[in-house]
Amino acid sequence: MPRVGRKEQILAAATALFARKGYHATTVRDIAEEAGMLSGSLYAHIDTKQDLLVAVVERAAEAFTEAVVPIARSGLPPGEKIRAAMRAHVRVVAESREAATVFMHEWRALDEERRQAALALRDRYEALWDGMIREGIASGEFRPVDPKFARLLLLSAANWIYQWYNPDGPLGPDEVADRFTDLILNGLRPEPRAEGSEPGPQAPAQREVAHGVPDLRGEAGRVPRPDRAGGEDRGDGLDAR
Amino acid sequence: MPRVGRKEQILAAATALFARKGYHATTVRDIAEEAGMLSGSLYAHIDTKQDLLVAVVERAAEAFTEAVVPIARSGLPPGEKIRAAMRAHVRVVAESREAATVFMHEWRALDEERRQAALALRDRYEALWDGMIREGIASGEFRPVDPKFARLLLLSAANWIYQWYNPDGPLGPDEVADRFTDLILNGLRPEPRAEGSEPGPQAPAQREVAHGVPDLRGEAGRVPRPDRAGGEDRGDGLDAR
DNA sequence: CCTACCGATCGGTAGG
DNA sequence: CCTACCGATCGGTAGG
Repeated sequence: MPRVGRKEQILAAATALFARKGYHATTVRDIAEEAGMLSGSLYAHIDTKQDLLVAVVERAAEAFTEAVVPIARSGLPPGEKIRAAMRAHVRVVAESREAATVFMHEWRALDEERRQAALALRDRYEALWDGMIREGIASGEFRPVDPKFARLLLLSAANWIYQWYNPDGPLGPDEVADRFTDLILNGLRPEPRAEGSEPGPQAPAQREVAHGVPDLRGEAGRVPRPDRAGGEDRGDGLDAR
Repeated sequence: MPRVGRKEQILAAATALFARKGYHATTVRDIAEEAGMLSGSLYAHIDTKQDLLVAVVERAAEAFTEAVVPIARSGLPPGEKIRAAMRAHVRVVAESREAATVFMHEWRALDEERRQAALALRDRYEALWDGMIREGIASGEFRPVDPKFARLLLLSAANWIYQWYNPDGPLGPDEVADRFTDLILNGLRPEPRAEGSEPGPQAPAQREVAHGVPDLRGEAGRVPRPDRAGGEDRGDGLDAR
């Protein structure tokens, strides 16, 4: 009888490998080895390689929704909802970087039916954000912008984090989220503001972070790390957190 | 003697296939077929499959830099530089969706040496953006924000476009770029602005666009399209452009 | 969970 | 650019 947790272990191995090499470049032999068995033995626990991908993608999609639903339903004012939701989303990405990477990258490898299911989860999640933005417009706290574009800006920034975030850098997930939130709420242009526009945690201008384009080093970076993404950027230790 | 353009044709086939299925899921037989030959014949024109990926990634990286360099060097005021650079970047993504997709997704499949070369191109590109943002801060047109975060916000939005942009939607690349630029320059919060803060092309609140999370339909969408990405979203024709 | 193995397919080559 | 083919490796299975 398989130990309890064995399947979790296999899923963790698959998540790490799919994130590092991609679904198609990962072999069932890779996964089995990472989980400490031979490829034939893997099939005592799973039916197909595809099932592992499905599990990773579904969990990630649910993690985002579960983190943001209570915020969207809360009685917070819209600006604070956005800030809290941004923190929640960034936390999910930062704390499950591998799963987030698979979720963002490897849904192409899902078969048609599974892709549709993942799509439904995504739509539901986006509707949460649209709702929060519309609330802010309705209350006058936000300008009457196109809610879909505001949501795209927020989620583009929040999603792209998986490309550059370094858990060993100086900034934690909440600090990263707050900087983005401040920039999006208040804009790049200077204040002449009416109401209490908290200056936010922005500003300290020598604080450094990484790129806005893929980190082209990946797991082949100087110090090999089993959990991908290299740990260092230009060697100047300037990455977030 | 091979016809002129034959190699371009092969590269175009590879770009489309890498974007649609990913590098590892694309076989040399796929590429050969798309280019109208057999897999053995492909090797009269290329040395390895990897070379094709290298070519796609290098070209994409150069396209971004070549589009933005003249803007960064121009005498435009910082806000206008950002707007112009945003347009330029979004245009590259929108007009070379397949290459942009490969650039964003498949650099993981590059071997170590090639990844380092692509990295150097990326660093150079990001430095252009940092410079424009620093100029704006120095001139007082922008708040003293962290330039790396402002750049990350701008480029996250600009890069993520490859995930949702629909060339058949109601919005062209420049309109998409302008909406993001307006949001980032002026923020979500309402005006009480001092100087001439153009209201921008934002606002028409029922204009619709897609998601901030991967389009989980991809090429397996209802209407099969050889150039990936589905052409339609929820069937409501609400995608950009 | 292992041994032993399958049919299929992979990237690439030889020789024309 | 084709024919014919290679060694390696793929996802998965049978039988214990």
